[in-house]
Amino acid sequence: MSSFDEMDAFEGASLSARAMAARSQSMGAPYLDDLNPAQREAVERMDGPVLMLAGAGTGKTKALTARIVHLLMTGRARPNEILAVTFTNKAAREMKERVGRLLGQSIEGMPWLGTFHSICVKLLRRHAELAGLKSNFTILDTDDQIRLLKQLVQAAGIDDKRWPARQLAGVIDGWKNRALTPDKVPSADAGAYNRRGVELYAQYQTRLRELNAVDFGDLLLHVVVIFQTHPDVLEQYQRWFRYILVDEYQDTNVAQYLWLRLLAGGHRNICCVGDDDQSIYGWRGAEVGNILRFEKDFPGAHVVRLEQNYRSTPHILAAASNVIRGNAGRLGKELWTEADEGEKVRLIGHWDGEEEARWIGEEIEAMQRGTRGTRPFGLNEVAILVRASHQMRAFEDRFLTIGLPYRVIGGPRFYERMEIRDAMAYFRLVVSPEDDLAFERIVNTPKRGLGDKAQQVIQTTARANGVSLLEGARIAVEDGLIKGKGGAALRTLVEDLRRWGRMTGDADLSHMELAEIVLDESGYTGHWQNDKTPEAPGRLENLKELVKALENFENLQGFLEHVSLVMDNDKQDAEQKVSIMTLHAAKGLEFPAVFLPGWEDGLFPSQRSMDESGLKGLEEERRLAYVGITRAEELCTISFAGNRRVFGQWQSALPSRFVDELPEEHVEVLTPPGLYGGGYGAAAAQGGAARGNIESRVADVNVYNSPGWKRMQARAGQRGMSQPKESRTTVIDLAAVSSFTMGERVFHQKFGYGAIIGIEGDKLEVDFEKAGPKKVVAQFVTSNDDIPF
DNA sequence: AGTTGCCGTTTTTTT
DNA sequence: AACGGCAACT
Repeated sequence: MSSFDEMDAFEGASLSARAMAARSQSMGAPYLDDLNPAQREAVERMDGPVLMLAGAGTGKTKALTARIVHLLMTGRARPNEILAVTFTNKAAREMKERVGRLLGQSIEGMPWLGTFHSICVKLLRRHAELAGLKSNFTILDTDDQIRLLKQLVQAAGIDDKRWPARQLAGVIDGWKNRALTPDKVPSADAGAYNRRGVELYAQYQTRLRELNAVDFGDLLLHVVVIFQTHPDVLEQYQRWFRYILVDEYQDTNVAQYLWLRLLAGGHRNICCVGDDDQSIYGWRGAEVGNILRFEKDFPGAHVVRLEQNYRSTPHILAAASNVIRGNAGRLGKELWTEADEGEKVRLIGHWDGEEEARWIGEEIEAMQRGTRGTRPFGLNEVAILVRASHQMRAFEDRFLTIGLPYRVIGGPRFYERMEIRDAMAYFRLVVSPEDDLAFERIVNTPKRGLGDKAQQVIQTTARANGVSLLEGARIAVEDGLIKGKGGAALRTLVEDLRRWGRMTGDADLSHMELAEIVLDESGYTGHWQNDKTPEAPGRLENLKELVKALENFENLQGFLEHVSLVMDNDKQDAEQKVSIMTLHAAKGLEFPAVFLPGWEDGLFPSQRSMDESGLKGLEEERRLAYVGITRAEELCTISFAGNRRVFGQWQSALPSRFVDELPEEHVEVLTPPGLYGGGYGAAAAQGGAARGNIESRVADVNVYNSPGWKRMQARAGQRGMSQPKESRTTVIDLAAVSSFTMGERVFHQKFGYGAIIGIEGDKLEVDFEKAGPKKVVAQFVTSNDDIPF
């Protein structure tokens, strides 16, 4: 069967090119009318290479979607002849929606609008045999990947403490990102230390083929290799994809770059959209060089700059561009706006991370009421963007205490939860009995009395017969190799799996019902029902949600495919909440009011980034600062803390060097709320301002010049670390003063209500009504009748 | 075979 | 501080 039969099938489903062209002429082109000249140029310059340099908030998605519509309307391409690639599913979804909206009808046939990975899955399923795979290959997640590598490391007799599988996975991913197969890894990389790594990489690839599986990196790597080694296949696609569009081009890695260059090699109708100033994924293989080099790669490329910003106020833009100015080798853009001046960027220093969280919490409450000299803000309009996810905790703790609703974006994803992966392993095994990794995961979950020894017997039997683990288990059971309770349980499991497998063909049974049967009869649901830990109910809830999610799919296979590629977790909820997320997660988003806490050297810019990548690392951190500031539409508040707990240890830090790069005339330095001696700040601020250095101004109005601070620094120097808590507590931290009494009824966010049955320093023993007796830190507990602050 | 407790690591993250 | 992994114990 020709690979194109299926593609051609899309034609019928979509609007014909001629019909569209006719429509375009008869109706004019409203989608062009509200574009600015630069956007319009990016849309109308359809042939040949185009680089759209789109600064933050300049309407890049608008231009991109208009371009797709324009290609369709002018009859240049049919919907299935446009290849449009994004990095995230969210971006792909948004683009589909917007194209549909512009066309005034939903487009069924844009099969090639998607993420790099989802498009590569489609391509690879068609040409799997060229990569030594069957087209029903499974896609391993990181967890499977690491378990597999661990087995290989152990089999090679290497101490897996010196060569952690996680680290090896990182190295291999790095190679895959650079499109390097094991034989292509340069000897410089494969030096003394990594020689073993390359061998393991080769073994890993072999093992994946045996398992008929790929990891994420392989999706691209295999397709690139197929294109490189099968010119005929490449040519088909070069001809088929008449126009190529790429979003977030600055984030492409070498493999993606090669993939694009190969596909665009014929007609060169490629339009890449990106912003070199927003390249923040270098640490995972993205090459800013790709965008910097575009004009060399595609001679005659047309470069369009989108510089009019529709998002932020002039103060915010000025602050952002002054910061990013510190980077060398930029393509150069200057954002401008017609918006009114608005508020200056606000800057404030705090004693420690908890105080920072407390202040921001109060600030948000005030902003909600509109008592900050600004309009009232809804909680949905406010975001807190942090450098590293551990910073989120201080905010969560504080917001729980004061009852400020928040949502954490990113974080542990639904499909990464243990119970979900276990359930999915069952489904995988039902659908494909040869899935050894899935088998390993669930043989003894729930406990079936199958320990190391029994599992080893299964392994050996399977290997001896050259069959899958499940089949090996069947043979081992038949031959009576596994005795006792375990043997009986294994027999049941093997038979059940086979039975469920047959049920997939049952027309009277929906796949949702089947899923429920599998989870119930395998004993997995019961396993959590019997579990007394406080998380168990949540896990059962998640399992229910998982089954519900099946609703949207035809069958289990379709669902599994979806899950392996779409790990999204942004459930919509209607309630007004403050968003908390990392700067990385914030890319592409915007909020009227943004808080940027934790601007301390070492945290932001991150020490690790600077140690590992030097100046390059620092510049990426600076771009992160740029991304952060440009998320704000109206109000941007930057803050830093003098002390912070890191890995349970107090550490003091200096304000970030990026604070120095903020332009003074666009920044308002806030006086902290009268904690360190009232009028002191205001008077000192003037002295500091004369020195013209933001940091010293902050230092003056702040704790940094206070006698208390200096004492603390001296003491910190003596002891090697500071102990801010003890000296601070009496001044402000009323919440931390333990005032609990035995028998008192208290509330804990996670465990609910309970009575105090023991007090030891700042730890309480509480007999919770639902969760039973637990030891908890006093700070996490609120007295029933006393609302702090 | 399963449980407990100690030790070491962790904190850019998306597909 | 908190979690996961591993070893020693029951």
